[in-house]
Amino acid sequence: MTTRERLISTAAQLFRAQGYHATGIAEVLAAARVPKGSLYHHFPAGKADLARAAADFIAEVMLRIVDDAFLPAPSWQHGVATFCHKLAKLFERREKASACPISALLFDGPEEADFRAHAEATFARLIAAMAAHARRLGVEDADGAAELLLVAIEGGWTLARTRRNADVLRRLASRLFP
Amino acid sequence: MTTRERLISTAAQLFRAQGYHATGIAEVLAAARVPKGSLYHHFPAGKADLARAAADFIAEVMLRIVDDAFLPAPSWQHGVATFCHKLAKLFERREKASACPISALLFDGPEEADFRAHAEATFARLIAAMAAHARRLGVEDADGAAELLLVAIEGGWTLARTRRNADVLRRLASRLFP
DNA sequence: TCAACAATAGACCAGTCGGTCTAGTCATTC
DNA sequence: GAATGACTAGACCGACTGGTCTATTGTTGA
Repeated sequence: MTTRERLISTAAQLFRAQGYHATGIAEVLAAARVPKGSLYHHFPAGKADLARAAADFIAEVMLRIVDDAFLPAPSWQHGVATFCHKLAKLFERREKASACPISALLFDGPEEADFRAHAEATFARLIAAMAAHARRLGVEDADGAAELLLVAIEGGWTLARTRRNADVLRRLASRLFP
Repeated sequence: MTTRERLISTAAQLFRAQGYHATGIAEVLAAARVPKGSLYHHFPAGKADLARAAADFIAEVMLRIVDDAFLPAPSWQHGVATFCHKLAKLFERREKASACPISALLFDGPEEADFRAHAEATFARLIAAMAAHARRLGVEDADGAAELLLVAIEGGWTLARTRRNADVLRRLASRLFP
């Protein structure tokens, strides 16, 4: 793993667990065991630059989980169930204390201006990916279903986090699209 | 409005808009036009103390919105629709840039320990209030319905915030309990 | 009128923040 | 084997953080 990759994944982890502003650069550098000079070599704009890279990194992970869940699914309902269970497992593996992978980094970022737009685009990509699967699987209102699913897992993750318990994510599937 | 009240509502507003760590005490004091001494008189434990008070303040507001929406409702569906529209209006009034009233303050709070438990209790109170209305209105799985509603508005608010548009909140009602 | 206490007021402090800067290391060139 | 440039390394800096402290003002009851 290169220095750059180590920086990104460490930052993603810490930003999600503690928030952007609550995480100091020194903390990231210590956890990744990278000196300050290297950070500003790879990310000249500093912390904000690093956060953007971390956000993109996480977005890619999420998109892959969506595809992994829906590609082999025989129906939208099956896909949703698989997706929710995958998220619950991810949550339990090592994310209990972390914010939703999608929004965490993108929110209390530096002076929203740029970051909010980035978050909006990332959400749109995720919804589009889900909607494509929904359409392929014969769902009537594919866009509506995708948006509802995103909203639910977003809120579900938040509730799971406060409870330190992923059960609510598992219950979502059968309740959303019975 | 007393100094104490002005501190709480100003803090609630700023913490929600920017996050706990991104908001400095000096900023709160300037916005509320309160000198530092007064803050530490009313909240001896400082920023964390103030955040707790602000969180409770917001929780009360949310509970009242729930009751206002469901008490006069002839059915669960009607109540949910009213509730979602009330939230959308609240969002549009002056909250476009703020995080979900419920979770915002409670999350990136100081060293989770105490704050996470507080958030969990607040969510539980809200779900309990919704579930009571659901039961009264003859919903079969009242607890499940309440939890689903909370999850949805939580995620819906987040998505609305990134889009700066409350439409997704309005669409929730008809999609959740058709 | 005067204690007594609540509340206001802001100067001040140590610690930490993100960021800059210079020096040094290493692999890859010719 | 010297030169080059990507990268590592960390000392250092001004700005700002949350919090403390002392002084002052306002209000109340005797």
